[in-house]
Amino acid sequence: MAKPASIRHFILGLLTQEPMSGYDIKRSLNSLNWLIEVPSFGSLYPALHTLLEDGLVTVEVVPGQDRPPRKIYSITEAGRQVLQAWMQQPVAPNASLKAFLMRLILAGHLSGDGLRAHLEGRRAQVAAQQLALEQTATSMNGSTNLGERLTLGYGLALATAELNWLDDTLGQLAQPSLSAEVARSSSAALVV
Amino acid sequence: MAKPASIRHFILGLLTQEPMSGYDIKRSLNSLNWLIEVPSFGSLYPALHTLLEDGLVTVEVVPGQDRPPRKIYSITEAGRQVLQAWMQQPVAPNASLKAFLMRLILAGHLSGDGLRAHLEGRRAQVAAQQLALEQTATSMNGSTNLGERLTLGYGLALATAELNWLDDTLGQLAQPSLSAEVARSSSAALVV
DNA sequence: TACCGCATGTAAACGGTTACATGATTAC
DNA sequence: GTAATCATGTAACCGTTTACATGCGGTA
Repeated sequence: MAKPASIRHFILGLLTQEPMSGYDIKRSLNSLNWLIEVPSFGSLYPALHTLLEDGLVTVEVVPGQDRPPRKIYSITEAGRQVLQAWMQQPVAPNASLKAFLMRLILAGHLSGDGLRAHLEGRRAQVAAQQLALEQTATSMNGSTNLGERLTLGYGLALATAELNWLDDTLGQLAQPSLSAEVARSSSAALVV
Repeated sequence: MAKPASIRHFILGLLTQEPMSGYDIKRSLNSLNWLIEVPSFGSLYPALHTLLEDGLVTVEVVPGQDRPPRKIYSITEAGRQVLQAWMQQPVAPNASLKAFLMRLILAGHLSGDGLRAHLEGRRAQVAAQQLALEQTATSMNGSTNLGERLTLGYGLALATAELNWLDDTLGQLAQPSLSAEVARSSSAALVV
């Protein structure tokens, strides 16, 4: 099954919040399963195994009384370094939404500047796409078919909404209240 | 690999608009490459080969003068039937955004009722997700970490925007002007 | 000369899902 | 008694991307 790649970093990030079992990881993500496609156990467990092999996590088997025994994974120092390196490299210009969201979920592990950079990077990408959609929308001379027109409108509506959210959030980050929390959050977990 | 979005059906749908080569298909999709992940040639060409084997499309090799020869694919009657069956079955409740968008792009091949049903089905799914996000947002007692809060807000903003667009579009469909166009569009291509 | 756009194609690797197996405990 | 939740794991399969190969014509 080769080596799972991107999901491994994400798991690493989740483990910085607290040591967890594979089952826990899946459960903690379920509320966001519309945004992120929650990985199946068939990819989750093997990923944990390879992380363990690579020394990026450690296990502790906790024999639950009257429950099945659970394997609690904790991130190691080596794992923190790998995670840090991954978080610092910017998302590829044509990356999927998921790549953006994984880092957003782990936002607590970014410095204030890191979070701002992440949101601004996304902002640039969405703005570019919005522009591209607008251009194709104006350049199509009415004769284009219904489906394409609807889809273009859909894309524009979502891009605009996302830009609004990004601007809102970036604005809040400029205010002291949220900034303070960013500082607290990142110092509590992983200082970048 | 994500969820099987069945690129074959989508290609079939695009070919109803006009006969095209594999290269054309890719080019025609490029303007939407933010919404749909445009399939690579490595999946596009083999898909066309299997469609040809199954008799759902036909080829005509057009030797371009001073250009490389092009293979123009046309959908067959059998292909139309397969496409029709696919378009009529509703999208799975946990399907990806791509599954919704593929059918939206091919909206011209849906009857007026089919398009409305498609949008209403999506509406129900997004509304359900919005509700779920709101519930987790209210049930988290302030102590939840920054990343999760941001992601929740992001999801809610996008879900709300999508619901607005869906309601807008459904409202327009109720008006005669657009409805007439749906009728024209579907009769011109594939009567469902 | 070298590279880009056009145009088609193939093989290997990849990153995942599905389906299955196991087994204990609680709830209807 | 049987279904559901908890909990871990494996193997087969799947659709797709990546990287490569080919070749022609225009352009910097």
